Amino acid sequence: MQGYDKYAFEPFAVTVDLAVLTLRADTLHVLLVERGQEPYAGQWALPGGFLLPRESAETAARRELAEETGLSDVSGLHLEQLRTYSGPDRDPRMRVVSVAFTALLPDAPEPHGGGDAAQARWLPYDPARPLAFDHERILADAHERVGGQLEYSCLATAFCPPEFTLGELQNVYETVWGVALDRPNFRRKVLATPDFVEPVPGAARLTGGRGKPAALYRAGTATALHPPLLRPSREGRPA
Amino acid sequence: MQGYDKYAFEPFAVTVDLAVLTLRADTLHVLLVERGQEPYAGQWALPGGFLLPRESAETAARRELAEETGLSDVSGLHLEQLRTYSGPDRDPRMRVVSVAFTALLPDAPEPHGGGDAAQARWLPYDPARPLAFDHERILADAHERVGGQLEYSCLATAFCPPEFTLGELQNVYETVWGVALDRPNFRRKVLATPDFVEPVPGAARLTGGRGKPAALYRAGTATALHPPLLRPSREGRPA
DNA sequence: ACAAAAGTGTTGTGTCTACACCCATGG
DNA sequence: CCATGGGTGTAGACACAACACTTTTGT
Repeated sequence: MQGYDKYAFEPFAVTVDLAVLTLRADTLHVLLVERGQEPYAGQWALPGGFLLPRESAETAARRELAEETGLSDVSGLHLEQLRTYSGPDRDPRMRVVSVAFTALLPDAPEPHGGGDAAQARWLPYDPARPLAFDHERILADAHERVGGQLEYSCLATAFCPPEFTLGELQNVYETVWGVALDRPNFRRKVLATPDFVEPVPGAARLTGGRGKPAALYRAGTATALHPPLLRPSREGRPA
Repeated sequence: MQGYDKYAFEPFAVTVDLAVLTLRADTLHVLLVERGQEPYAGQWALPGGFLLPRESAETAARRELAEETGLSDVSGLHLEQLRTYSGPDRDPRMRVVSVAFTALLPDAPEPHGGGDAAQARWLPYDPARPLAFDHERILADAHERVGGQLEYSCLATAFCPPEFTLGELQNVYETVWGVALDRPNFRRKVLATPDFVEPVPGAARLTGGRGKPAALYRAGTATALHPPLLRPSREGRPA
């Protein structure tokens, strides 16, 4: 590390890109913006933007998240650094190094679509949807990471509203992993983990209109899941 | 993302920092360099350096690793992106965003100490050792990450030479986690995981001078560990 | 003979899976 | 009364921790 001359090299730009995931109608959705200008004008892309001169990547990501979703209180939301993408040809205009983040949201207010994007929308997660730049790759990495995190962290509650039923929590796992889980076993597993969830006394809610009203729970104080809740059939278990 | 004017903002510098870990004499060691100039002159720091104009962070990390360790064949080594550190005051000279990597080495040749560093050395891992910049934090994050990876990946073999005994492999876990493991159970666990290790037919080696010669194994083709090998006593299991 | 390290066996405890079954509500 | 979703119980399979025991080497 020498580099006293700030302008010795071609300058690097540093941006953040956000993979914002939510659940709408039991389907995984992603926040995407339609690009207003070249390159990739008219294409869908992950929201993001440049770091301001005295911002950390985390701060920039939270600011962008607030701007793009129009949420007032973005302070409590789960935001996590995914990884950094630094291929020299990511952006045809100049050298851009991008720090990617994943954000998990419970409810899904329609985004404002402000800023330099033509529009911002929630679209169903589809690994085959073409995106601008290397955003397909980033989104796939985010999905894989979130799926893995569900196994050994209490992250699933970040997809749920403040009070939720165990069925809704199970839906998070089933939707993200794309598998069906056994309800009795899931229930026991969650309740057996200390401080994963805590019951809301007396409260209940009708979920699908029909059926028995379900008890409500709040996210507990636990952050890690020991032992983990492994997703089945990753070819690990032979008959 | 607008930013057509490359020089609109104060320029960012992008660097890589490496947390290079190895095992020497059953102790975790880190590759550190002594800084030759201000700031932090004379202090220990993680090796690293600037991205060249057309280098990805991964390429730069591998290049720096080769330069600092003096290893000829650095292509097969385990190198993994840790996370990116972007606090606005990380470096007093200018705005530096650093992509940190962890590298795991089996044997430990003495480093060359070339480049702009006063010297490069293997030093025992010590979370309390003061380091330049925010490198203490980076190193702690790397240790935590590697410890976690051992649980559900086959990463441990990256610390071992091409042929190793199960005792040596167990030493990796015990050294990184700082706990003792039951040898019979560890052995069964490893051998029960398909393709974690494969035996070298007929080969054996004396480990500590005394004792029965141990059979030799090679790293297998597996990359994930299902089910995981959880480290004990993380306050998860009561009595 | 003894110490040290590798390797095998066994047994109890716990956890997970897979189901069968009951409860409450809307149509 | 039936469909739908919430919630409880239970038996077999499996995995794991703990520890006793045997084997092979060096001193």
